[in-house]
Amino acid sequence: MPKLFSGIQPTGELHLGNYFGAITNWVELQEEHETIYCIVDLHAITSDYDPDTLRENSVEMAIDLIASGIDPEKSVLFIQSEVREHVELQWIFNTVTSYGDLTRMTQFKDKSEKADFVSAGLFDYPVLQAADILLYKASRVPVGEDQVQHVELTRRIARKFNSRFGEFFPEPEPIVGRGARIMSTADPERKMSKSDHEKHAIGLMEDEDSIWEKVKSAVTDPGESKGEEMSPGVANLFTLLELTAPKSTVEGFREDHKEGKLMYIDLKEAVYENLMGKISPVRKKKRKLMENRSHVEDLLEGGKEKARSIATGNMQEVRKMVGVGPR
RNA sequence: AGGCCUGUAGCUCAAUUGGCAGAGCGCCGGACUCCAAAUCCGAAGGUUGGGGGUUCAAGUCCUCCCGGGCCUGCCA
Repeated sequence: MPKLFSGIQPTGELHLGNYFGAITNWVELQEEHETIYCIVDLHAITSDYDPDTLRENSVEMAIDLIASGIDPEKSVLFIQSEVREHVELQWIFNTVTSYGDLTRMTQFKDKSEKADFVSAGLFDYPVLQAADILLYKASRVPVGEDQVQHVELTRRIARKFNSRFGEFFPEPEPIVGRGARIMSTADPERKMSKSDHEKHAIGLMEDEDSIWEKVKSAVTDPGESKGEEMSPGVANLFTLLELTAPKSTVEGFREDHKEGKLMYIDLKEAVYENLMGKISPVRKKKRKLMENRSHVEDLLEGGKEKARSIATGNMQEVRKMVGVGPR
C-alpha cells in the first residue's frame, strides 16, 4: 500500500470545512493507504498562539480526529513535536532548499502581509512541511489547493537531496480536490476558515442552537433567479445537503429550486436536520472520548512510537549520507 | 552596537497650544425578508502597550520597561 502523510494544525476545534473537506477524506484513505496523520503543533507556533492551551488543543484535535473516524489501529496518529527528527530533517533540508524558492511561496506572502510580526519560522514553514512528509518517505499527500505549491517544493527538495547525496527520498504526489469545498455561510465567495471570522465557520462540535443560527443566517439570494442559475450561498447549502441527506431529499429540493418555488427556510431546516443527523454520532463519540482522556493520550503515545520507529530509521540513513550526527 | 520611527475600540485610523477619547468599517440587537443579503433604526465596545514622573489637567511632555518597523555596520 502506498504511504500517505497529512497534517493538521491544532488550532481549535474542527469546523465543517475541515471535516467535509479533509477529514472524511482522510478516513476513506485509510483503507487503501498506509496512512500517517500528524497533529502539527510545530507549525502552529509559527503564528500567534497561546502556549497555555496548545498542548491541550493538540490532544483535543486527536480526540476530534478519532471521533471523526481516524482509527489509531489503521493509521499512525501522533503529535509532530514528539518526534524530534522532524526538526533535524528540516535543518538538513534548509541546506538544500533555495532561498528564492521560499520567497515565492504565495502562502508566506499572504500570511506575512497580514501578520504584524513575521518570524523566520513562518518563512521556513514549507521546509518543515517537506521534512514532515519525507521523514516517512510518504509518496502521497492529500492537501488543499493552497498547499499544492508546498508539495511541489517538497518534490524539488527531495530531488535536490537525492542528486546531492544519493537516491533516497520519493517525490510525493499531491492528492487534491477529493474533499468537498465548504464555503463560509456568511460570505459564500470564501472558503470556510477559522482564521477569518469565527462567525462564519460552523464548528463540528458547536452546540446545536448555535449551528442552527448559523445555518439559518446563511447568505442566500433574493430568490428571483429561477432555473439553472444558483447563487454561491444556495449552492453551498446544496453541497451540505448532498453530503448529509438521502438522494431523494436532495432531488426534491433541486426540483423546487428549478421551478422557483423553493423556500430557503425549508432548505435551511433540511440542511440543519440532516447535518445534525450526520454529525451527531461523531459528536457523541467525542463526548465519550472526552471522559477518557488518558485513553486518548495512550493512543497518541502508541502513535508516537510507531512514527518514531520509522523516523529514526530514516534519519539514521540520512545522517550517514550527509555525514553528520550520531551514528 | 548605534540612530530614527511607531503602539489609541475587533480592524483602519482621527483627536488643535497639554483641555470632556472620536469616526468609518466590523460585531451585537431591532425593522424589512420565506431565510438571508442590501437598506434603515438602535446599542455595545477603551487601563490610549505597561510602570513611574511633570502639571490644576497627559493619548499628547519627561523617563524607564515591553512590543513592532526601518536605516547604519565603511575609513580611522
